[in-house]
Amino acid sequence: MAHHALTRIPSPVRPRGKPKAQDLTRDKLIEAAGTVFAGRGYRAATIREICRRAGANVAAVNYTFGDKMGLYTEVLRHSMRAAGQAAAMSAALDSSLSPEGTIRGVIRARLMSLCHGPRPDWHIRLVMHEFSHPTPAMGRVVDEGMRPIYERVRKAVGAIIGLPLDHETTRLSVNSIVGQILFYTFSQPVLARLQPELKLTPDQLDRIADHIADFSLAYLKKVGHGKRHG
Amino acid sequence: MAHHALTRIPSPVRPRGKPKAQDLTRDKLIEAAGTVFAGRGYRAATIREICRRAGANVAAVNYTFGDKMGLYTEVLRHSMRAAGQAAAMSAALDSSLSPEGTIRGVIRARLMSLCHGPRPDWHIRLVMHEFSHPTPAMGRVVDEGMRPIYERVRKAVGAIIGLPLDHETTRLSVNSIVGQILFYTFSQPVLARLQPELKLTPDQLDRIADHIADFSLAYLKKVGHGKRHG
DNA sequence: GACAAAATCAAACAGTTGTTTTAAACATGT
DNA sequence: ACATGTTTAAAACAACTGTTTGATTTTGTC
Repeated sequence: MAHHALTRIPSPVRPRGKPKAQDLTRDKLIEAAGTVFAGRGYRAATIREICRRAGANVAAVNYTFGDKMGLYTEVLRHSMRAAGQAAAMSAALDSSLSPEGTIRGVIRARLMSLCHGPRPDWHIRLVMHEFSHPTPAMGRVVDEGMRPIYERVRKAVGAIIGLPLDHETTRLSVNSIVGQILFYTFSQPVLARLQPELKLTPDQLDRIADHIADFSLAYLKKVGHGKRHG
Repeated sequence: MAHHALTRIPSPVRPRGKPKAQDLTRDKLIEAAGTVFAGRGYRAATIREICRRAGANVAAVNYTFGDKMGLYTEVLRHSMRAAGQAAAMSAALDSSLSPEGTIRGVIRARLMSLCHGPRPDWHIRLVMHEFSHPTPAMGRVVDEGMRPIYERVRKAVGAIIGLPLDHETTRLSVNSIVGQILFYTFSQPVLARLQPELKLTPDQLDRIADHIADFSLAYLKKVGHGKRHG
């Protein structure tokens, strides 16, 4: 079956050290594979199309990554790393901002990645594919891509409504906020048909971010004031 | 290519009249195909597995539905009809309820279908697959499955906040509500990992529905009162 | 029961898939 | 230059795909 992996593949992980010639086709393969996997899904994506786009031979994938799943795993790792960097960027804002500012910042950063990010819809489509047909890589998607944002929002929400972090109202409120964001990232096919006039341009996304923040803060502040006065 | 469709397929749609012998295998095929399509996605699902589960011959699909996409379309239509009945049920409440009651009713009905519906996760998984890898059947999914709910919520929201139905705030508010609902239907893989303690039992869903309604109405009422007083 | 239409079946077809092989081109250190 | 290990290239492989065929059984009607 995969015995050739022991004899041919140089290493399952990218070898440290000076970039060799292979790294070029390796990166080209990951780049092309990202496009194809995101566009067609894991199963429907063909090694031949990936290699054609990468300008490589059909055998390149199996030589470099062992098999198709090895390539997919590597693509997902790359995508996660890019998303993690975006999250880290917005994390810099975290400590110095008020809870409300944190919430507004997270919402904005998350929505803006829809048009400003590198390879705008790669990550989203890959994750969507993981949602509908989870692979063993699902755990990493959640832990690296979603949990940091989730926890940061949870702290801010708890601070505003004045309830413990593990209170049910706190958790459900975070879900409400995240759900609103995810709607615009995951439901674009629906949105495009339900509201054809809604274009996700940068300044439109800006208004959407403001709306989500206003929409959410109306409840959070109301509950917070209720706690304070009662 | 598909010339056989003119010579062999009795009819592209189910023939009216007394149920013939074929209808039995036809229903068995749809039932089995629903499971397989939902579990593996359109592309990865194989006709052979569907027919094996249905206890039918490999040629049965092409004979009855023309081709694989014909079967998929029919499965989606069935799934949509079931969802449409649930929507129709809640539509009975529509005319007699206040806008707030309508919103609460839609949210509750939608969430409750997560545990009460027949074949609970078929429809969801099929639609999720359509989201990540749209097929030509996507249009129907939106038009029959989502637009009715969307429009009903839009009318109710417009009534509460006192803005035209096509005002941007109205549309974005509907998106916020729908997004919260969809979060619980589409993000279960994430939820199961982010909040393992959150079980979607009927009474838990009941509280979630109340929360989403409270969360949303806080903003809607605030805007509505603002309009009224200013 | 006879007979035509409809439905089912096993077998095969043509095409595509991931993967492997074999050999040639390339780099690299001596 | 040679030898050595690494990277690419073209072709082939075996398995699987949706689909079709033609024979065979079942069904409905006289």
